[in-house]
Amino acid sequence: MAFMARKTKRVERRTDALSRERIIAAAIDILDAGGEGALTVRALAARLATGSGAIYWHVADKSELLAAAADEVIARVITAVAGGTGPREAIRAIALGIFDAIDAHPWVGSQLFREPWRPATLEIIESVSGQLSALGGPDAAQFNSVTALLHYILGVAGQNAANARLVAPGTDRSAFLASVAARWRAQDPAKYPFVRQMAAQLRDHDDREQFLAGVDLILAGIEAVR
Amino acid sequence: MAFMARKTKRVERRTDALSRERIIAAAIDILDAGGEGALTVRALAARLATGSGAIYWHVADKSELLAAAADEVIARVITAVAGGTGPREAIRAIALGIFDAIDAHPWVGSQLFREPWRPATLEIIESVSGQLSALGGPDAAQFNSVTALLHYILGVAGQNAANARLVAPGTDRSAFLASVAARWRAQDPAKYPFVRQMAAQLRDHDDREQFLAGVDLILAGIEAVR
DNA sequence: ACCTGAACACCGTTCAAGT
DNA sequence: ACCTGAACACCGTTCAAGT
Repeated sequence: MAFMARKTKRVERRTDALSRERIIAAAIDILDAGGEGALTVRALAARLATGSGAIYWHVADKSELLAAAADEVIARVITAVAGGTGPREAIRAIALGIFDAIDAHPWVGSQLFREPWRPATLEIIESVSGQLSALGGPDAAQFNSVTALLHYILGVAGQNAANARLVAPGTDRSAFLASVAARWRAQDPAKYPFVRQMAAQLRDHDDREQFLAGVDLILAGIEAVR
Repeated sequence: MAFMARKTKRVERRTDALSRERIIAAAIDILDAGGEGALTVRALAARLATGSGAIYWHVADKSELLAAAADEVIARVITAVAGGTGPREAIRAIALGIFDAIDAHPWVGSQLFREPWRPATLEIIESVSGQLSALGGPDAAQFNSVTALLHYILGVAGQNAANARLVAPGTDRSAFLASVAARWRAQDPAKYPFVRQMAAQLRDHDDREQFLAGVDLILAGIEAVR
């Protein structure tokens, strides 16, 4: 018994040892719970029951840590959506997977813009372009198609990340959209007539469905141009 | 003569008085010259030959200042591209205007994500949706079209803003794209075959033209769905 | 090899004190 | 009304010192 307890404790000690993986996991927890502003090296060290300096033994700096955390989240998404359907459906599934991941981890949205050679970006490009190549067409058209889809997805991701910064963590999207709609409606009708008209649709829409409508729009364009 | 000199000096004094406009103009100068990281309240105060606290008499905080600076840049773009061509051409002109503005002021790209009720965002939405409504179609389809175009534009803007942060201010885009292409080509062929294939196109392409190709792709989709 | 935590060089923001 | 600038409460990062 005493022996087992000691052994268990030793194993726990080993588990408790600092590592790049544990640091990234703790960072993800903090980011999910409190948003981008909550992740400080001091907060991270406190949660890991260590000193701030210890973090830097395993991770170059804070920005690399954020990028690595985003890579981790996106890698899970891409692995999860590896389905055996047709290219159109696969692209929709990838896009939705990213959308949902950013809904759950809004801070990932802003990380997707950093360094276009990070795994997070490469995984998205690779999976989208793999599916698009199945649709056929000349190389130049495919390149345009991939980047159009990618930038649309990044645009929505970045917007959702920014929106999350404006509300308390955990607030649902539709409540926020209603408040944006109210502000749109309050604008000067002479200056922003179309924006005011769009306010009603913004309030009532499901932005997840609408995101997918945008993907479909681009896919329709890809097929029209091909 | 002496009287004139005194009068001139007094006028200069008046011009030198701190104001929201002068602060925003100075902020734009600093941001353009040194990027987002160069704008600190201390640097701004030094350039305006005043104390840090004085800034806060005219501007709520640094984030509002950044947003106001972006509003200013975007307002100029929208005013400048007010042409009398057809809706398709007008949308291309608006999109290109924004692209070029962000090329000249990369920091604007990240500001476009903040608060979807800021003038910068409203002006873009208003001008794009005004042109799209000329193309006709049901309201719901128009809403999808506007947001698809907007998010694509925001995606490119955000990416260019982030890229600018990676290089010394003033570096041209094509040199940076070549370095990204080199990194793509260096990836594991088993893991990222499509990314590696795309590297050559990334190196050789003109990203301004390609941005426009994406706009055309979405416009084609809008017409196909309509 | 890995961890500690005080120290450093910065931030944005506030506010009593001035004019 | 507007400006000053020291002070405050934070940051990320470093590094001598420990184990």
